[in-house]
Amino acid sequence: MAEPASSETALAPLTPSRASRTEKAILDATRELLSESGVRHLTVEKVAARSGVAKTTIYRRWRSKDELALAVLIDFVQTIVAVPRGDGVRNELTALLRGAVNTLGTTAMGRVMQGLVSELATNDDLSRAFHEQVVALRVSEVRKIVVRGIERGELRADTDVDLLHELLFGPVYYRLFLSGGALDRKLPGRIVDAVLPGFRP
Amino acid sequence: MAEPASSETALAPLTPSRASRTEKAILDATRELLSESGVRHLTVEKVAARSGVAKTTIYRRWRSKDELALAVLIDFVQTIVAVPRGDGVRNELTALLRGAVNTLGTTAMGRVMQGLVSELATNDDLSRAFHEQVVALRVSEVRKIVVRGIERGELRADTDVDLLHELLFGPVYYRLFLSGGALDRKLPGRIVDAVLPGFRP
DNA sequence: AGCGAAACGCTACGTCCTGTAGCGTTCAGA
DNA sequence: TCTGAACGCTACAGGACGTAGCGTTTCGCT
Repeated sequence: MAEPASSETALAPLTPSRASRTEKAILDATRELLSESGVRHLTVEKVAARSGVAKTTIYRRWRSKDELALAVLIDFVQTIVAVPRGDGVRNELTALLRGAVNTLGTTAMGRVMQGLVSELATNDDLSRAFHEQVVALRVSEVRKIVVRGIERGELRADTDVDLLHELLFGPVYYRLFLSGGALDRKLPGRIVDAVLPGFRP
Repeated sequence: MAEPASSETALAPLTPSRASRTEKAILDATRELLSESGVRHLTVEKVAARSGVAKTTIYRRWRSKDELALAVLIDFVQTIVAVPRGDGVRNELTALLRGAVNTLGTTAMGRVMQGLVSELATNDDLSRAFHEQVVALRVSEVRKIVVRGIERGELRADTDVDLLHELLFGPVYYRLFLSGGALDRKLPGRIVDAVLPGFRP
């Protein structure tokens, strides 16, 4: 290898800088606390204690507790790169939904989301970020699948993408937040099988 | 008028006692504040100020802020007495869903719910109360409709009531909490029309 | 009408958390 | 080795929680 001309080698620096190590420690601790007890009981002092970082260091990076929570969400959703393949609308939608269900069910993402939902109502920045980086992304994925489905004659030409998207993802969050059911492996297929007939020609 | 033999005349006392007036004032103020800025920014001192009641009076009735929020939810859901009639599964389910959509969309209930969702994850009492007094109630309503639908041959005999219930109500909450769409009048019918074909014989 | 009990108002308090200021210390790069 | 950026630490004012004590109002009963 040649000598590194710059230490800023794109996405993955070989030796994480102190700054990035600090940031990771803070975000990790925040994510843990957020999934354990929600925003209500999240305190910057607990984050500082668990991450082994001074409270002032946290406030040097984020101006308030809200911004810190927003950072955690953004840091999280960047890992949801759901890219489904294509052999029929049924399997494509199921794969897309399975990605979300897996992330929400097997990682801390589910509890973090639940911990932040209440904040979405009053925090415009958080709300906008969630809509742009999660909702819009999912809608566009559904749209791609729907377009291919219409071309293949599997779906009606007037299929409402937004509604279909809500019918697919809504039950997942409803179960996660409210009804108390488990996000089992069969759920995505069952939702798709129940919803799809309403959109066939 | 005759002399009132007892002031405790069942459900609606003619002259509300001081205790019930106080309780009403506190719950009203809490509900308002909860719908304005969510649990995060709810403070007992604000509730006291708005309701014109001393802070200590609030703590004499509820042991903590959480219990107060729980009381608001319970007080609210008791007004959701959704009793649909019968002339076809489509109309019955639409009526049931319309009741929920109307309450969530036109009253403060929607914002109160969103303000409490995060708390459901960590507060067992609140979670149990919501499940028993809202979810279970809705499931049983759906079940009644499904049973009649199966008898009339409109639905398959193996219809999954729990899943159907989640498919109907999930999109409503998803729209309310996450996707940011409006709870318009057409929504219930559109959800039912999209979901129902998957359960027909 | 009058009396005892319950409910309420008010003040004061200890505790915890927020967000900021000042200053000394450590680390990374040249 | 030296300089600046990032960090740790202490202290602080402000706000909110939840409690204690005590005086006042209202309710219920006789």
